[in-house]
Amino acid sequence: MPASMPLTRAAPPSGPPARHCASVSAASAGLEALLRQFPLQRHGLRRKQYLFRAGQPCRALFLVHAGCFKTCVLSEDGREKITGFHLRGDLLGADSLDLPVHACDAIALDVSDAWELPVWMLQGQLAGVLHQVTLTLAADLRRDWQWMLALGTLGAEQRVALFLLDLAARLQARGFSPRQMLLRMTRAELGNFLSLQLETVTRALGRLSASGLIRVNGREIRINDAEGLRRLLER
Amino acid sequence: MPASMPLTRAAPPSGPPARHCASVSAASAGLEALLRQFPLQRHGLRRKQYLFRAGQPCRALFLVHAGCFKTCVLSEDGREKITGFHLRGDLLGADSLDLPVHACDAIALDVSDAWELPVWMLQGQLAGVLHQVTLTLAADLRRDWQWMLALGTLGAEQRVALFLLDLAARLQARGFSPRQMLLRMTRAELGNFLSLQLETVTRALGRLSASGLIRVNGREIRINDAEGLRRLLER
DNA sequence: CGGTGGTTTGAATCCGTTCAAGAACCGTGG
DNA sequence: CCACGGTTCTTGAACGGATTCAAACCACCG
Repeated sequence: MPASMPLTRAAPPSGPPARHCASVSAASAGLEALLRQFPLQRHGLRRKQYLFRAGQPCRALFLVHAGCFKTCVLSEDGREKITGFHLRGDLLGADSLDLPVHACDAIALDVSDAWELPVWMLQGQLAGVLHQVTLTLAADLRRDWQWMLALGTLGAEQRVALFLLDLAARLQARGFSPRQMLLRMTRAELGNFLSLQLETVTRALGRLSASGLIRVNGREIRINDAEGLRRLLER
Repeated sequence: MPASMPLTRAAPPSGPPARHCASVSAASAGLEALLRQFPLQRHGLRRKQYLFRAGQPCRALFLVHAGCFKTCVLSEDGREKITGFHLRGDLLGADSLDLPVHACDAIALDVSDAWELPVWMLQGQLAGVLHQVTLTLAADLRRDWQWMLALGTLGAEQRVALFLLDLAARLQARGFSPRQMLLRMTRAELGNFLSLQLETVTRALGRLSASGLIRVNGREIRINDAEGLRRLLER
């Protein structure tokens, strides 16, 4: 196996920062720029550590500064659903802005760093930040809709292909390579997010690999033919 | 078929307005109260009419005042997904607050009435309203997560049961009967929302009906045993 | 009336799940 | 360094629930 790759690690991007597409990034980028001048508390986390838990009082939002997080909701009877994977620039915790407690868990999938943004700060002079938060909420909502659409209309192989394309685009927007990536999540977590069993994820990756569109080596994935992946999603 | 029932129709609720649960309603109720004093333009719509379309410039948000709407997103290759059904008090259009154009279609499923809330109003003295909008966005996001969880972990019968329970609760929160309801959407629309085929919806309703938990007569549904429906969802 | 859109029902098929087993990988401690 | 236990990943085979395709039915409306 090759030496460690940066990707979602703390190492700064080599290329220029986000430039195009994702409105999520656009809003979040604005957020990060706005906050850079304020002295915020930083939270360094290791794998599997919780940034916050559902039910805990939510006194702050968190901006992912490095690493990778998953957020997941839990039903009373123990069913769990991962609602998203989050990279640098993503905002966590805004979903429970109208609640006294967090509505989901946020768990580091890797060595990660998050900036704490106390809610009382949003009330005061940082109303601009609150507005930014509103915009990221809207963008998050639309992103969820896109995944709902995908999960409701695409087969297993297509879902996995879409996930890889989406992740590649997000990595590229952060200055990383859009072709070579190292997944931070297990097959089970990926399956949970895509509403598939982990075995199905494995098989889908296997088939994509067999058709030459990607190369798979455990969690290390190389996209050989992004256009081919996109073509899989049509119709 | 019996005479027309009120339910989501324009007729005012007989009982008291929303009182308990749904945080969505809580936030929206606040919104409606806030706006009642302002002279807003009203839009009366008939079945299948568009309140707004994806791609249209979004100059305003809309508060559902009467009737029932569906919102749906569309992929380039024609796949469609209904993201929600909306009753009185629900806010439409906030999802594209950070965009110049709407991101979804909003279509009346029934004779409906919506209040137009121009975005420029939100900038000025109505900052309080904007804050309310933020809160409803957060609540919407969580609601989406709940449905993602449901669609990813529940079978067809369970999804339909959950939908009926959810709709019943929302109707009750608006002063209507939580036992007797008239669906405003087709089996196909329901199936689309629940990520099922329309035939599957029909069969699921049939099975729930056969087990005595509900009574089905076309779009007219009576919940005989809400607790039994809830029991279906456990585990 | 015929036509249209919506619903129901049946039968065959298919895709993803489930269950089971084994392989590969990882961090840890002897 | 290697042995170890636990986690993660892969692969196979059988199963099952939802889909697909087809047909008939119904209510409503022009």
